[in-house]
Amino acid sequence: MFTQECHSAGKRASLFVCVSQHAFTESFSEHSAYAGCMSTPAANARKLQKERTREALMNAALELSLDRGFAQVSLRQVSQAVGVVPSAFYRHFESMDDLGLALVERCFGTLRTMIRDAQRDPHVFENIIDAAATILVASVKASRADFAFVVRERVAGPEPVRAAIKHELDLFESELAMTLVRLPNIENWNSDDVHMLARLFVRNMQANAELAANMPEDRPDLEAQIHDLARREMMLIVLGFKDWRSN
Amino acid sequence: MFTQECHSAGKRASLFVCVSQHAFTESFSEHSAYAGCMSTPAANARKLQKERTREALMNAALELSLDRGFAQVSLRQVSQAVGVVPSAFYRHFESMDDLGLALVERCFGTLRTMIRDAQRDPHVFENIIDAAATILVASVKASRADFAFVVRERVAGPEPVRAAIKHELDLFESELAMTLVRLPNIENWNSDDVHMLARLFVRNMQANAELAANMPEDRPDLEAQIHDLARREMMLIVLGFKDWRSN
DNA sequence: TTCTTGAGTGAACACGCGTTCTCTCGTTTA
DNA sequence: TAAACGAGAGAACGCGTGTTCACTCAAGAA
Repeated sequence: MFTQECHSAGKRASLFVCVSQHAFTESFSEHSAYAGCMSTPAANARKLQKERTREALMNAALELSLDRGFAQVSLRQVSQAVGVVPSAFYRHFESMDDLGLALVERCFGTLRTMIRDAQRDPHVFENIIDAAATILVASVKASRADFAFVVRERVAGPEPVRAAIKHELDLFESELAMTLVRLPNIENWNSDDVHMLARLFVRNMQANAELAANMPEDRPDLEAQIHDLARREMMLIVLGFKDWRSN
Repeated sequence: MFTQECHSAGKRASLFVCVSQHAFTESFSEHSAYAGCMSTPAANARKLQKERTREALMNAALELSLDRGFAQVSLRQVSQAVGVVPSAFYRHFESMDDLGLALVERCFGTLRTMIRDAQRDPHVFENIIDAAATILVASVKASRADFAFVVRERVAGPEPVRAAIKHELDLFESELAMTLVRLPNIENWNSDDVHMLARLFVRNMQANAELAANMPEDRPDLEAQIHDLARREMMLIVLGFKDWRSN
């Protein structure tokens, strides 16, 4: 009994070193953006390591839900993918729902950053529709797992996750409405119509993001096709602006 | 051992009568449309009863997936809801995926029937947009579980189910394109543009169907709101037709 | 240097799952 | 009337699940 305990302890330790390295690599290679710029400086190595494992769990869950959908992914699968024992999961999240909510927050964080960066670029406003289509395709390409997660779990996720995504999308829609209301032909539409318009745009961006996120990788032709499709859709909708009479 | 066998056999028989009645009721009360008009007359009582149980299994799966999503519903849950033992499930479907495919087929069957009925009504063409919005809301109200199933499992379902729904929606889109191309301002658009337009419409119908299907029941105000929203969206898109120049 | 902390371990648990098998017994057929 | 059929019963199986618990053993604090 005693020898067995010694043996298992030794095995445990060496295994831990192994899985820690695994966690590192995964975290940095796949989502270096997050790992590098956390809000806390995380002075001591202990907290830093914990943060890394947490990120690794989130990345593993994101990747696993790509083919199965988040609700199909189990706590044990996520833990195993990271190289950690199931009970260790609870050091980071209360439940899988909790992890899901963290993922929603992170995804919309990157989304918002992208949009803010785009708005800062003055070049964008020269041809707003073309720019929007370009940004859409490029953004999805850069974080396809995030976009795929949002469009999928918006309808398929556990109820708390669905609610969180709905809330974020509503916010996004309201922000867009505030931008739209300053466009030439729209400035004196009533607020109901502006919201309807914002909805129309958000909805079609969602649909095109879904298309782009589920597109096979490294297919510049399909990419261009989706870009063009999105552009033409927005053009058609915009054409109706000047003749719009609320009723 | 012998007595136990006798006892359990007796219990079994009485239980079976009970669950059969349960299956009947559920089948007829919730989906009388299907139970009443099957293609086969099913002359003998044996086949009729089998068909009833099959319908009951499908209805139970449809209802259970309303709050959890189809992929979360287990073979045992469906069987229990119908009042049948899990192994009996296999008399009707090879697997849950198989049942899912049957559901897709049934849902699009009713959908197509509705559309065909609508096209037969000459009154519809007087104001096509208003009619479309009305039909959309009414159809969803009449078969909300079916519509909810389609919009949810299109992205959340098992891969075979997703593929089947995608195929049906593509068919629907092509059919709509053939109708659209005969509209006044569109007749000389190129086919790429017409398909783009059909996509835009299908997509927004999906989104509005999703809205209507997830709406709380017996809320005529919300119903009217969705109707109005769908109408205005289509109006706006239609407004752009006459100015459209492909590029 | 010694004490405390806490991320991760590993065993155990109760449970629900899909699948299989043999059996029952009313219905259909010959 | 007797034999065949087949929908459903019920028990058993091996497996993956979430959750709990006492534990180890480096890192950080005193």
